[in-house]
Amino acid sequence: MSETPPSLLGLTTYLLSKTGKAARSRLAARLADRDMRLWHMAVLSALVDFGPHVQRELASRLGIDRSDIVKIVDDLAVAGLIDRARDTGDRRRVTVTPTPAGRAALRELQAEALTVQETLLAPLTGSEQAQLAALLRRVHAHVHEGAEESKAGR
Amino acid sequence: MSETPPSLLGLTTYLLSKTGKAARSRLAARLADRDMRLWHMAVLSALVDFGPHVQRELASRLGIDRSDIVKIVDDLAVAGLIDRARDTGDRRRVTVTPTPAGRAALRELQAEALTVQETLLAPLTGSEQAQLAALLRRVHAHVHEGAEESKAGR
DNA sequence: ACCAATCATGGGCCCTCACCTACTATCGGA
DNA sequence: TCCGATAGTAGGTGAGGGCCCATGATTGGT
Repeated sequence: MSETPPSLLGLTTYLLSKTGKAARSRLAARLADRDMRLWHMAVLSALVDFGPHVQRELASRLGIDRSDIVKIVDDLAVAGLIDRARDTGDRRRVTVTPTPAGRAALRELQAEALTVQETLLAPLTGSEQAQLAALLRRVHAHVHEGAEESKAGR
Repeated sequence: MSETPPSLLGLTTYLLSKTGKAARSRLAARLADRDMRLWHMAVLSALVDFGPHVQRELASRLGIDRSDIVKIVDDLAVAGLIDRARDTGDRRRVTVTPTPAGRAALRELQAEALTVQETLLAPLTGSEQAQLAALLRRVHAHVHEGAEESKAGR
């Protein structure tokens, strides 16, 4: 009944934007059930993947402002998912470490994300999903690299 | 230096969200140079692809609220890209028609979009870009279909 | 001992977007 | 003729996100 204009469907830019938005909102809705947002998951992921971070490192790694990370870290701390500790060497810094509860929570969040992924990519076969993921990874690496350069330019 | 957590890169949901956002913002930046937004382009596309619409039809086709389409159509009208005319049969309705200038403008916008697309998908070969587009089209059709159903449920 | 730089933190601002409501004009049927 | 439904229009609201600045504590170098 209400078909999307073919002019738009011919633009990969449009498709990326639209499907990306759908992915984002669906995942966000799932996380909201646990009183979380996408950034919370991203921070947890960074901590589990790369180990403890000083907040400044978290900010630069995730490409977020250092003033915004405070609240995110604070939320995770009150939820008991991370530990904050003043750095013994440099007492200005705060080292953030994931707790066992935090690691467990991340595993659950990842499971949620996979569920969303399955429903979202349902029309694709397994190998097609892998193909899509591989292509997107390369595109992501490219745009991420560009973001790095512009950030270094400041 | 600031690598993205592998946990996130493994989630297609995340990749879609991130690359989609990049696509969206880059295209939006281009359109902003012409004082346009994504919705303006979408409305123009619908009108050129499917011919004149009543505003209500535009809203339902594009999945946007009928109260929000007013300003978009208004902007396009003052720019001379579309014509608004009271329906002679039903004077409540307003029929929106693209002008020649509107068609020309859309062609330019599409060229802009292709430029963005090229820089965004630069790391992929031509056939890979086509592959990606095909996969995304199928995913988009799927999520769009789901949106239709939930809308019908109201 | 002093000074500039760094870090965490709190606060505020502004933009976008989606949604919701109220009002008016108009239509169609009972 | 009256009444409910529909279309366009204006306006408000609240969540979310990004960005920037001021402050206070602390550091390292001079």
